[in-house]
Amino acid sequence: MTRYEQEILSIIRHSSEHLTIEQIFHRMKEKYPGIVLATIYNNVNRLWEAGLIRRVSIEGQPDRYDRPHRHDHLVCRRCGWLTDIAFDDLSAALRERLGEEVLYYDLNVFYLCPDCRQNDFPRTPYKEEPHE
Amino acid sequence: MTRYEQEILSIIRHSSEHLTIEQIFHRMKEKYPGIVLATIYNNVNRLWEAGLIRRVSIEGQPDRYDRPHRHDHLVCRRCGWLTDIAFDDLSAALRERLGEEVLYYDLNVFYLCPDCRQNDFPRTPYKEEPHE
DNA sequence: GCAGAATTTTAGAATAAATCTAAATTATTT
DNA sequence: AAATAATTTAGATTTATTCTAAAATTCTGC
Repeated sequence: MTRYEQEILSIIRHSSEHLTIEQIFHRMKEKYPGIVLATIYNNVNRLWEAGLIRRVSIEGQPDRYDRPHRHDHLVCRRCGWLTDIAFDDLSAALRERLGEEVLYYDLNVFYLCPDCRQNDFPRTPYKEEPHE
Repeated sequence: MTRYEQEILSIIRHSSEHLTIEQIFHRMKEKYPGIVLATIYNNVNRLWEAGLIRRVSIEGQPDRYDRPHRHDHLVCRRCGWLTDIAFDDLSAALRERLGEEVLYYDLNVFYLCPDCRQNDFPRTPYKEEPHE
């Protein structure tokens, strides 16, 4: 493992958020001011290929990276607001049903967050930051 | 509902595949040769907002659109190859656990498809068509 | 420690998906 | 029919990501 890989892995592991490449980039620049965005992509992709991090792809949002420990996501269908949840672990049942080649799974539960239930459709585009 | 909306909804409903915007575009052009890509985006987004179709976001792939009936996806972690599967319906359990505001959920199960189990990493980029 | 091989980084161009803008067109309402 | 609203179009723009080729770094065997 290279130094950058270790550093990025540690950033992702110690963050409770779900970081985008941009966010990882900003954090890395604090320590390595000359670092370049493509390097973050390279490293993150290698970590992902190695199975050390999880990629979270939510509709209409840039990919986010997450620790690979078993947990699920609650996502607002309108603004994309993302929260961790812990539903039952389905791994065993899925392996039994589909075979041992199952690696892992993503369970994304969609709802309307309290804010979006009020300020009704037509929705604001995803780009506007989901309200905190 | 406009004519285009109806047409596109019907295309998505009657396709067993998971269509990308491009694929929908091609099919629409057969019937409406002058139609423009942005119109497909407009219509599909409206259908999605209305909850009539499902958007399937898989890591590293363009979004695909799917009928909203309950079913899950088996995805090759390496090449992105996508198959429908039917695992247990978790809706009731999720509503019970998280509240009635749960709308629906996505369950994506990752594995390595037979081809990718052989031709090992480093992976071909997602761009190359996942093998049929 | 050094030559050669392999990997990683960099800078910047290129690509691809999706959105936006503003004008033109079409539909709907009154 | 006039006024209002919604949709389409064309094309530019944005954003995320990948690619390319050269430079820098790291690794390996001797």
